[in-house]
Amino acid sequence: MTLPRKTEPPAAAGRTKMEDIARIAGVSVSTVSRALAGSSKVTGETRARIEAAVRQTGYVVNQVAQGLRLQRSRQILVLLPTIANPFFGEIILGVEEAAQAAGYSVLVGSTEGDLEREAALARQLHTGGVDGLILLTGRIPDGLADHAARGQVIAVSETIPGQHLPTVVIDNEEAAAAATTYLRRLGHHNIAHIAGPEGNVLTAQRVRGWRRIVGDAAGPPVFGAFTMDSGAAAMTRLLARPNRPTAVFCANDEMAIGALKAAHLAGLRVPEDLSIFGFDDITFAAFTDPPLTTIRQPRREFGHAAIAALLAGTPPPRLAFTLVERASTAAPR
Amino acid sequence: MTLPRKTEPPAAAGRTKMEDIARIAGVSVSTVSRALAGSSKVTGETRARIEAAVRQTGYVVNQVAQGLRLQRSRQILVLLPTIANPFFGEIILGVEEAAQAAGYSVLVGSTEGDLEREAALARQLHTGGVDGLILLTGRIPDGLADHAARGQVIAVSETIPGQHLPTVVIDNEEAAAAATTYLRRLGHHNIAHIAGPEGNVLTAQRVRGWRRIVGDAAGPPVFGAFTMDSGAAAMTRLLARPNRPTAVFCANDEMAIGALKAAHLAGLRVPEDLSIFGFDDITFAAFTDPPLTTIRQPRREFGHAAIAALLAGTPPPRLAFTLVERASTAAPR
DNA sequence: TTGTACGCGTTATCAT
DNA sequence: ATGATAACGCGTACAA
Repeated sequence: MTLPRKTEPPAAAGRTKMEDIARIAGVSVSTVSRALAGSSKVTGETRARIEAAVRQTGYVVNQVAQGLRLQRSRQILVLLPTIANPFFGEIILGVEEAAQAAGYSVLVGSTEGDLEREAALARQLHTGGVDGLILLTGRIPDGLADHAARGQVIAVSETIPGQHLPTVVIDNEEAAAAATTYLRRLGHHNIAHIAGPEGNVLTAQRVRGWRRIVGDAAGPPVFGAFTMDSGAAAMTRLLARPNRPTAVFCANDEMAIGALKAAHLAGLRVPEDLSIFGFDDITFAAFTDPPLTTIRQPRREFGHAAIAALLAGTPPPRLAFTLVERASTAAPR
Repeated sequence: MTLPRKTEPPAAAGRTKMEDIARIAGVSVSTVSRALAGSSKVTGETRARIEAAVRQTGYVVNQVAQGLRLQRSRQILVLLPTIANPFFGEIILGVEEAAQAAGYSVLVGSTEGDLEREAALARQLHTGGVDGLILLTGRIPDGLADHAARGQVIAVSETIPGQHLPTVVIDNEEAAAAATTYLRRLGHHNIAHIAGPEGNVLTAQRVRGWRRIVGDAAGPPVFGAFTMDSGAAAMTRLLARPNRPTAVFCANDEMAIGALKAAHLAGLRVPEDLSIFGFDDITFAAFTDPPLTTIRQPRREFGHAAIAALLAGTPPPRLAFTLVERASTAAPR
């Protein structure tokens, strides 16, 4: 027979709690808590009884209650624009490696460009759900300025304009300049650029690097959306230009893959008739036909650096990119 | 001057809580709670004062405390083997669409084959961190049998052997048989199969479907690891066989892409000299050269069905696949 | 319609 | 070395 309860005890009855362990082991909850926390002031014999009870019941501490009491969750949330883009995958791998080593676990939230959803996920930081936020979105959700200051937020791969946010990036302008220079040295004089979406920070940086090498005589970049379809469409537009380019520098690999397809459909051979240069070095870049020459961003290291900076509160270093030579580029004929 | 406190108030002081709203609005916390919950028994005028205070302070309810009190978090956790594989991305998109519509948010955990990590994430279910679990891993973490029974766990894309778990899948054996039949009708008589890893459930199902059509006379399948590299290696081994196949059915698109590359390197033309058939229809499948003929799994619908079944507690329907004809297959010459 | 009191499961302080 | 107790922030039965 149970006593009447004032407050409704919501659903999920029966889950074994610390109190149960205490009863079984014949000690108080405080002792159980201490034993589980590894306090040295718990007798070996008492500890043994507690551990036996834990094993017997399969007890695990309630992270929600613990989080409420401790005001921290040991969880990091990674916010990304779309999980469908494989570029982010390897960054997250790096994040997870470093986080796990530091005793944190990682959750991923995909926002799909939905500001509402982005804000909702970011709110987890306010409400104690997560201890830190890693932004791969290139945008800072509403009402996070104060947390950013407290070092609970860090941006990766893309700088966020107008914010003083610690950021893990390569020098995108230099990387774009290096790519364009590579094509120039191959002997190309008409090097076009398929850029990201207009207004995007990365787009601007890569356009700047390209423009620095090709000069003002070159035509304007063609803007895309970082997708394969948009790359193909952009390539088609370039091929219709009066003075067709002999080389194209693309702002990411997916657009380069789209460009490759459009070039093939137009009957051009790559690299004989047209050189194509990518950016990122996603896994698929090595498997296109021909394999893609591209700029590699050290994505795993992005993840490591992000966690290191987040947990230590130190500003992250700027990381180095690599030019990966494959077969989609050659001297013009 | 603050009163002395018995218990250490851990870190994060200052975050505005419901009590603050109550003070500003001149009401009690219970009224605030009711107002925020949309209870009809709160006067319009009182509600207005509360809402003003909320806007003024930017208050949001503490989800951790709320979760502890309510014993639910309105969060779903998706467990996947590796986030680097784009196949899972679109499933998650579907999960997110359906979950958001139902007022749930979605978190993703990538296990990277680490059983430890898998169990740690799954524990969130025990400890109230999440209300439901979606398994894309083809494996059930330890100590979840009871929850599975309570309908808090569902498997997607891959059945989990030995468990009575609601599962969202296509009929993989039928799909493999359909693919092989398609090649057979094209006129191929020597159809090889590049399979997934040995011991995998999906592998077995797809091998069975293929075998049913080719009969016992065909050689054994070549096993791979669902990666592009392993697909290339498998193709190389097939090309070394005395009676070289004229068509290859691959257990996923990534291995097909690897096979395509190996075929090209060997100087074969696809589809003239060799037909290649994929599985999944990932985004890249339409952008290979030639574009890949493949089986499409309705991944977005996988996500929708998973959430529907999870929240309603009803068994999910088996979903339909589609054969997508592209240019990597043709009649043998 | 609003306020009071209690409990969700845990940890830290204090006393023994 | 161990136990009693308060508090983390919130929701609800009950009293007013």
